[in-house]
Amino acid sequence: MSQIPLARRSPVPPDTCNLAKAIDLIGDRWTLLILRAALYGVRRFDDFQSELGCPRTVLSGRLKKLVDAGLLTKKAYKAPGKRARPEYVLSATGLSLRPILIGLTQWGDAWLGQGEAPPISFTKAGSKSAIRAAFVDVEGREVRPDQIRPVLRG
Amino acid sequence: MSQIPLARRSPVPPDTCNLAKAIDLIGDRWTLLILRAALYGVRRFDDFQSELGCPRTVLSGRLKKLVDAGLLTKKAYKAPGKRARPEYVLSATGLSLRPILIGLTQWGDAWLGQGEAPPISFTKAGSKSAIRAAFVDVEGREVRPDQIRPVLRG
DNA sequence: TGTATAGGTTCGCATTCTAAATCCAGATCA
DNA sequence: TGATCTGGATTTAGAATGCGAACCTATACA
Repeated sequence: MSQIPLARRSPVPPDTCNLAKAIDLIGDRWTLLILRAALYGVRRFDDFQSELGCPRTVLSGRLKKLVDAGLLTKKAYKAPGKRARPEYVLSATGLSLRPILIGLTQWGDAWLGQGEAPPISFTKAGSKSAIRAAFVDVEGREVRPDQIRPVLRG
Repeated sequence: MSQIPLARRSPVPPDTCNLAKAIDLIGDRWTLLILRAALYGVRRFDDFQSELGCPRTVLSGRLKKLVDAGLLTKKAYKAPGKRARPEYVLSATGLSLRPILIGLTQWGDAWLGQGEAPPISFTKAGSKSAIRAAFVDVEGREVRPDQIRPVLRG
């Protein structure tokens, strides 16, 4: 069990760390649940609302924040015979959160699932065996967690 | 750009999904910042407090929650000439969040960093080239994002 | 003309967060 | 023996954010 050595401070203070910025942006319950739904293809206000069960005011505010931050793109769609409505689609920025949310799903399956089989898992197209979130080097080969070393800039 | 098809609902409702459980547990600003600090080796109440600048009441509550959930282990330490104090050390459960937080750090570097070089990066021990969060198959080979397929149980 | 529908906003109340002061137990020191 | 210090945590009161329900708006259709 690779014990992390005692430190009085993080090597990078929270206010210059991009992790802290990311946490400020998406580190709350409703925002994360919105992104989860978006990654499964939910795009419309009322669909988000009925899936999450969150107050419409909160949903409206969070969607606006995500659009402003560039994670979601607001575009109009028009069902025939209906008026045009906005639709919230993940941008490249938002899509690239997928490994993180899948990783967190699998972490939840492993540690919070109470021994139940996970309700959803992920495979490589055309294969039946599961995939998992991990670290890879430039050549795409896995790097084990105990092989990871932080490097400070400068 | 692999556009995700429209869905009215997620395939797994949030209340049976372990991602939602994970979000309930660690999906808030202070908890995530605590875990970040813990992964860098911070262990003591006042060290967390001075690093995060969060209200002591919040810190106290969050630490308790994380201990109850088994992400942190509370053990005593004793500096010579001082009385014994509790220390909050990551358990295996907590440690296994590392790939997720590093992944989120790199996501922030890529999309929120405003063109600056990231203040911290990660390499494989004994190597100089950077590693990144990704998906791998059972043999540890990278699976590209567009090759990922969700599979429902049952 | 009226009604239905999707996407919001407005409103009043409840919960949670925040900051500062306080408490507490045990070493150390006079 | 008592006074003091110190790290860990609780109390309290005000601010921010959350919540749910009702309401508003623009188009399509009957």
